[in-house]
Amino acid sequence: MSENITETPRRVRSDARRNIDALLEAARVAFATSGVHTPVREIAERAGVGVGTVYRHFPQRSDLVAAVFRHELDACASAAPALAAEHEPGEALERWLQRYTNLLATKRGLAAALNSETPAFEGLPGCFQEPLMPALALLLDAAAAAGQARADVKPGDLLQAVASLCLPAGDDADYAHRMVTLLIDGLRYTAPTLAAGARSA
Amino acid sequence: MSENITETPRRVRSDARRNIDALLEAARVAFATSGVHTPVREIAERAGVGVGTVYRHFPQRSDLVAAVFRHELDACASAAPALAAEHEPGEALERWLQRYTNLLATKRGLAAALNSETPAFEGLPGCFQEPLMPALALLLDAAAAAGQARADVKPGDLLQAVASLCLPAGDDADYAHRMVTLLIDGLRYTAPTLAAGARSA
DNA sequence: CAATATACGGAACAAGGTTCCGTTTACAAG
DNA sequence: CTTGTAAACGGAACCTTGTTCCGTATATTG
Repeated sequence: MSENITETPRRVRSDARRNIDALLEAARVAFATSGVHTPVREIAERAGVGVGTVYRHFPQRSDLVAAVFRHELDACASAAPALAAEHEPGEALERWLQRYTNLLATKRGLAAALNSETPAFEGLPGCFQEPLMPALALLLDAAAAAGQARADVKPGDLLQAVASLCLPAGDDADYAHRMVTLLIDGLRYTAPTLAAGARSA
Repeated sequence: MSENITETPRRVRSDARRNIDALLEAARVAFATSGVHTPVREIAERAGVGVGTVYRHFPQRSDLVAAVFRHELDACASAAPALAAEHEPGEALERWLQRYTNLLATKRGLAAALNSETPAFEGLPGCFQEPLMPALALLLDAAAAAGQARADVKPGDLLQAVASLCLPAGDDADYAHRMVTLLIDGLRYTAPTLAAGARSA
């Protein structure tokens, strides 16, 4: 009666475990240096395995990308509550968005993966935004309730917008931060509409 | 004395002219319905020519894309002076940016072409921004001089940012306008916010 | 040690961009 | 109209990259 059917129906073979780790590491390095479009063959070679092994563990290219970045995304998401506790709602929101921006601008390829139209990356945006959505919603609602941010912006839209803005950042993380700062200012300070006329800042 | 050496060193052969026009039209339709990633073979077939002919007139895929959209971009650029004459600087800037947004969100594939990393689209961003840069610089400088916009934002950065924001718009032009509106608000009203120290990894 | 499920490697296939080159054609000079 | 020729044509062929398939190798378990 040593059968444990609850979880892990079958152990992972040791060589498989080793190869998965080698692949993740090789992919991480490759994405960081050559971008997410690094050919699968090349990643496989760097990891010392055949392409068949890659597809055994990561049925689609996007699964490999997702696996490489998942850890960092989770860390980013879990940082939200602390920020909310330590700062004013508006400032917490801004700090978190800048942190997210930094993640996108720093980890080369993350933004590209989130915006690529390649069918191989199908579903990645949703997969990546899922863990972040609750975090941002928390901050956004708090800021809106405190009158420190618009209430008419959806978390998903905002995540997508930041990801898009970070796309051209390439090696210039500063560009991303400047543009996201503009967006945040627009988020915090609703301008009078065109009809209301323009006043100087 | 019929020699006219001023321009057109050599006339274009009639069949070439016809094929170029057919290609541009086929590409326009294909981009609008299937996106900029429509295979070259398919565009060639729709135009009734061979792929060799496509590459004869448009050495790179991006040249075809550029040719298809150039006309609309020029029209957008040339609309700036009129807007500057008819409206307050800040409003003229906003109206022009929204028009640019509409162009990007409406012509399917334009935003994608401007943000794609495919080597085939190499240089397209620069090629497309070149005619728009002077137009936006005009509006931006005027608005900044009138105190109706920040003075620390570069025209090129802004063009790029708007193009990026329009990327996920897909069929939903409204998303693009909402996000660009946020950006514009941030452009017009500098927030007295925290220093740029909020970027933890 | 043997049996077997699991995993491995890489050849093979599909798709799309680009090149090459033998053939066809517009057009201008005679 | 004929004809010479530069220009253009078409599409087979090539290359790169994602993905699948399957015969072979091996970790694990009793």
